[in-house]
Amino acid sequence: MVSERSLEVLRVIVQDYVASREPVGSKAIVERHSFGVSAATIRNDMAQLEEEELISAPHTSSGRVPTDKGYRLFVDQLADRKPLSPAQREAIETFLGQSVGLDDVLLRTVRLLSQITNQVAIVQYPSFARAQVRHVELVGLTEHRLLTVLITDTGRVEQRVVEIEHPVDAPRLERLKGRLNARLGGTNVDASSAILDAIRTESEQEDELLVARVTHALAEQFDEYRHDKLVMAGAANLARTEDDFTGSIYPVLEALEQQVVLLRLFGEMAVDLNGVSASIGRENASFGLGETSIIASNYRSSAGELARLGVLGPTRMDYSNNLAAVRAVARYLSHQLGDN
Amino acid sequence: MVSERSLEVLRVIVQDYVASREPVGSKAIVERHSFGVSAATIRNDMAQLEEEELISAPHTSSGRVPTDKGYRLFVDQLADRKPLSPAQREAIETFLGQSVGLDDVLLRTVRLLSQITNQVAIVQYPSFARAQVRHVELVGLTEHRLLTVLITDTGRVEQRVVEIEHPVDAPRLERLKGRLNARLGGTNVDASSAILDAIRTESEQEDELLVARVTHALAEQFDEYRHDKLVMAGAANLARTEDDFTGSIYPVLEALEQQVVLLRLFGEMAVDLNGVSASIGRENASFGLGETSIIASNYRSSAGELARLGVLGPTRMDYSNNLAAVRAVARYLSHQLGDN
DNA sequence: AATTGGCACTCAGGGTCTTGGAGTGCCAAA
DNA sequence: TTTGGCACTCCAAGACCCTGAGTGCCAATT
Repeated sequence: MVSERSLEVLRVIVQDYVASREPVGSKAIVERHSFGVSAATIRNDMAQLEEEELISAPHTSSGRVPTDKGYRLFVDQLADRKPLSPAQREAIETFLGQSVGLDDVLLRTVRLLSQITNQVAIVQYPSFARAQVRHVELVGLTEHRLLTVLITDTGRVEQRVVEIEHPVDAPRLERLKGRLNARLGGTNVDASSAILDAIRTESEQEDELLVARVTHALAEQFDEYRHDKLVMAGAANLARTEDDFTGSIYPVLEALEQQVVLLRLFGEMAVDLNGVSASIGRENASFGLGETSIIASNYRSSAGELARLGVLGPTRMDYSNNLAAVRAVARYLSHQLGDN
Repeated sequence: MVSERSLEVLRVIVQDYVASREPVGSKAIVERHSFGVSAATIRNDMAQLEEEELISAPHTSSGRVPTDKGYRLFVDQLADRKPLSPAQREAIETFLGQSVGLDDVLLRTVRLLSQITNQVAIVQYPSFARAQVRHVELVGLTEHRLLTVLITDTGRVEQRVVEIEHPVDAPRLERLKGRLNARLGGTNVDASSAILDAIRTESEQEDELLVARVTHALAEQFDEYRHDKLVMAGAANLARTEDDFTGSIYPVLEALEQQVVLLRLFGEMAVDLNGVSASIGRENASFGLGETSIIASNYRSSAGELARLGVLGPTRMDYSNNLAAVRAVARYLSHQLGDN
């Protein structure tokens, strides 16, 4: 239905509009790009594109602007797979190279990603469905408080304070810890709840209360592990691109604070393995993010668990660059985590 | 120099301007407040206030707007110490009531504070200058990696991954852990560096490399403890009050991401013990926050260490409410942390 | 000495009008 | 299928005016 050249026209419209933030007209196209045809011909092509609702005119007789559908087609078929610049590659290396610990890696990653895309970057912590318990630690803080620390093979550490009625001496704590580790160590986080119940029922009389408290705390911690967690950076970039939003960026910033929204969004985006995918404009309307686009990819944590990372910005964004950046960072991160 | 009534006029100018975001004129004042004098009289008072640079006119012949100096005087002398609304009090109770662990308490606190002030809220983690080491834990992850976990009496837990050359068996790890805890347990975080050095030098031949790696990691962790840490919430509120900023909120959002700036700012604000203080408008210019005000207060962590929390927003903010909210939340938080 | 009504003056903001120019759609010719 | 030509549309920017809110000042009053 749309000719080959028309698609080429769509491509330059997207590119120029993203670059200049101004509707692009037929004359500007023939001037800036060598199509070898006249402006009138381009106009015919544009009429086709408009027919297909790939572009639209903000008002009668002004240049054209890509529609969400236009961006979608651009992303799916036209975006040239341009490699990252050497400077960007190097930034990834040096930035992520010397990180220590999971928190640190993810923090560096999200900052890096926001820097090379000039968008809001989001990195999801590895979900712990498949994570295995590495170690449980109990630490007495005061007579009536102790700390439970849970460590998984993904390198994540979670702690929680437990109030206890009666002081517990060190050997007893040590014994309990031994039991917990013997039963939980190496097991899947998913299966933990049943095991905790078993431990609770088989505890001796005198320990009963203590064990109940501790297992309760641990159960909550396991629950929390299932709750996904995010890190984010570059929210300031939204203010830079304020003009791309009708009204205010307030709802967007709010959605960002409600991490739940982002997690749902990440969850619902179809991402093929190792691929990068985009969710564009109105496709996100149900999340209150109808004027934004999200580029996301999977990465693989050390435990082999998949998690996601990506960038979010106004629909008018540099898809080529952002797709490349997200892909590269996701790969590098998987690599990095796999290595360790 | 300025009469009693003039100060009263300043007060209503601040109040009305904060409420309406419109320059307030002499006529509006006599209409909305019962001064019992004519508009002309108010004008005379306003001339006094302008003379003292407490208010200014955006342009010749329009209402007046408080200057930074005017806000300062308002905060220091005029802000009525209105108590929080019962709803707000209750929100504090129910919101902070059932928190578990330090991270959780601070997260809840910062969200609460941003909610009842409609500003950006910031809570500083207790600084660890005076924190004491409660426990050091070593956990083998793989043959070549182990995890060091550092726990202080403030309830904070930090972990780090250490790469090691040679596998270490459990008993050896246990012995090292024992030594570390014996020497470090109960000592001040400040003094840790020297102790770590001592441990390193007195280690046996075969342990040397391992000890070096572990103590190095711990030393870095102690260092990090000295780095202060923040949690933040309510950045979206800045977008709501966008109009109060000339140009964009971009620089403000950026400063917020550079937590260093906020820590310096917190550090330099003079806060009297248990008091609340404000830093207004241009007073923050050197931090790139010349159009914002910060209300801050100290709170006391469980270890007795002081840390800060506060809110940040446009210079045109509801100081009365925000001062009260920050004070109340700081008190409640100290109480809560002290109790546990 | 403080307060007040009166009055001339200023200026931002909103409305209307005009104009220029960029861009389109369509058509007939190549 | 492409192209030049042409009439048409409509936004954006400028010029202009006008209104109204608000001021500063002064002379009269308390």
